[in-house]
Amino acid sequence: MTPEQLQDVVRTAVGAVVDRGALPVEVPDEVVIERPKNPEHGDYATNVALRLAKPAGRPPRQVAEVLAEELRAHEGIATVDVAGPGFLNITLAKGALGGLAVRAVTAGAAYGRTDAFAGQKLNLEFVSANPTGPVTLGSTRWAAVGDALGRLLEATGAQVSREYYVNDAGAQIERFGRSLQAVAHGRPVPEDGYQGDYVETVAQQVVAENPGLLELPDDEQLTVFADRGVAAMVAEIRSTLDGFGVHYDRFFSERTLHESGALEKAVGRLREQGHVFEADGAVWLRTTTFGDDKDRVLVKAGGEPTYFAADCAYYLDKRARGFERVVIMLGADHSGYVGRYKALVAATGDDPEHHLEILIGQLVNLVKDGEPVRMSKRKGNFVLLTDLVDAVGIDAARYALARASVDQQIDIDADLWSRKTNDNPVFYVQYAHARISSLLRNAADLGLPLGEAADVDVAALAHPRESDLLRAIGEFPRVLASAAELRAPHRVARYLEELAGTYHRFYDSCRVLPRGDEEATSLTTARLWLCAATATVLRNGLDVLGVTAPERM
RNA sequence: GCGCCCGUAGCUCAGCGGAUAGAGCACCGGACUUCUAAUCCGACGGUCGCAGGUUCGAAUCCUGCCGGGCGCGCCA
Repeated sequence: MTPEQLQDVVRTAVGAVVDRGALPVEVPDEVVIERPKNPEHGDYATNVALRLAKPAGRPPRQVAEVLAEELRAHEGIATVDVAGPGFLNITLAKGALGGLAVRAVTAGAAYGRTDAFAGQKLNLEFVSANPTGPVTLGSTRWAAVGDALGRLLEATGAQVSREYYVNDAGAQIERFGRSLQAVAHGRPVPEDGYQGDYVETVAQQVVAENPGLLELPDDEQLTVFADRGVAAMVAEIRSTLDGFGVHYDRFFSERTLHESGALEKAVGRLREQGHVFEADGAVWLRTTTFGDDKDRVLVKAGGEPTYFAADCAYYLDKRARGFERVVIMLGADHSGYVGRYKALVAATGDDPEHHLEILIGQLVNLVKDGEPVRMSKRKGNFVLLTDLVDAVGIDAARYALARASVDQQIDIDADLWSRKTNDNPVFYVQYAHARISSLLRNAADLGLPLGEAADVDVAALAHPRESDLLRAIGEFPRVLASAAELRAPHRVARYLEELAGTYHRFYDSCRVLPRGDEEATSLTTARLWLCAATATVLRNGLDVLGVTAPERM
C-alpha cells in the first residue's frame, strides 16, 4: 500500500464515521500521512484527529479512538494506536509495504512521476547571463537548480519550456564591441570596457572570421565587433551549458523585441491601462501604484528604451505564447527587481501572484584550500562554470549546487567535492547505486533473475531494515511532488542521501545473495526486487538532478 | 535609512504548525574468511541569535531587537 492509498483509506474512514453520525464534522479534502521518525510510531502516522478535534468539539484523543476503531477494520492495516496528544499510529498488514518494491521496479523510469501539476504550462527562465562574457559561478547555480527544477516540474506532469534571455541590445553591447575593437587593434580596453582574457580570444576570432575588418571605417568595425562578438559569446555560453547537461528550448534575443516593435506595443498596452506618465522628458511606468519603491523609466529622455521596457515586452511575449505562469530565476544581486517586476505584471492587468514567480538564489563561493576564490569582474578574473567543473567534475558540481536551498549562501569546497570518499555526498549516493548494480550483476551471474512481478513473495520482506527501505521507496513520489511545489530541488538530493543511507544499513544487516551452497529462496528474490527498486529510485532521483547513476565505481 | 535572504551540534547544512530537533563531516570506540568497508554500529555533541505574541502544540507563523550577506540608477 502506498502512502497515497493509505491517505484514501483514512479519508474514507473519516467519511464513514461522519456518515453514521459519530463525528459532527466536514470530511477534510486532504489528510496528512507522514512517515514517523520514531519506529515505535508505526509505519505511518496521521494527525487527522488533532485537526478534527476542534470542529468536532471533542477531545483529540476521543476523536482518535473513534477513527482508530474504524481503521482497524481495514484489511491492509494491522494495528492502529492512539498516541501522544491524539496521533494515529498505523502499522500496515504484513506484505502491504512489500508491494512498493514491485511497484517501483515495474514502473521503472516512471516511478515517482505524478500528475500533480498536469495541465500547467510554465516558462522557466534561468541563467540569462549577459552575452558579454562567459558563464560565471553565480549563474551556474541557476543552471543546476533551474534545470533540476524543470525536470522536477516535468516529473509532476507540468509542461515546461526552458528559456534563456539574451541581452543582446543596449549600451553594454556597444561597450563590449568597443572593448573587442580596442583589443583587436592592440589598444587597452576603454575605462568602462570588459576585461579578461576571453576578450582577446573573442576579438581574434571575430577578426579571423571577418577578413579586412580592421580596415573598415570605425563605426562599421564597431558594428561587426559587437554583432559577431555577441554571437560568438552566445555560442560559447550555449555550448558550455550543453556540456553541463543544461539544454534550452529557446534562446530569446532581446534585440528581436526592439526590432519587431514589441517595446512600443508594450508601452502602448501599459498606457492603455492608464499607468504611464511623462516627466523630465522621459516616459515612466507608475509602478508605485502596485507597491514598488519608486516609479520606473520606460523610455529615457534621450528616446532610448530602458532594459525595463524590454522586460515588459518580453513578459507580454511569454504570456502571448500561452504560458500561464512565468518563472524567472535571479541571483541575490538582482533581488531589487522583484518589486518592479511584480508591479509591471500588475500594470499589464495580470495577477502578479499567479502569473509571475521570481525565485531568488543567494550567492555562491568556490573555496580552495580554505580560502574563497576571489571574484573581481573588473579585473576579469571571475570564477566560471568551467572553473567549477574543472575543479570537481560535472556530477559533483551539479549536485553540490542543487543540494542546498537557494535561500542559503553556499561555499563549495573544491577539495571536498572532488574527493572520492564518503565525505562527498554525491559519491555516497552514487556509490549506493553502483553497489546495487554490482549486486544485481552477481545475481544474474548466479542465474538468479528478478523473474515475474506476480511471483514475488512481498510478504517475505519483514525485517525492520527492509521495512525502512520500503517506506523510503514509498516516499519518493511525494518527495518529488512536494519538492516541485516548493520549487526546492534540494529536497530531492537530501532524500536521496537518506535513501542511500537506508540502503547501506539494509545491506549491512540483510544478506541478499545465497552464499556457498545455499539455495536461493523466495526471500532472495524478494530482496533482489527490493534492491532493484532502490536502484530505480536512486536513478530516477539523480536524473531529476541531472546527475549520473553509475553502474560501477 | 528601506527591501530581500540567512542565523539550528565544533564545522557544513536539513527540517512546507506536530511526538524525544536530525544528517554528514570532525573527534573517540567498535565491525571486513561474507553480495563493492567509497560501508555499517556505538559514543560525544543543542538557551534552534535574543525578547514578546498567536496556537491544544512554534526551529517553523506574527512583531520588535541583535548579528552577517545582497540590493536600493533615465546601468545592464
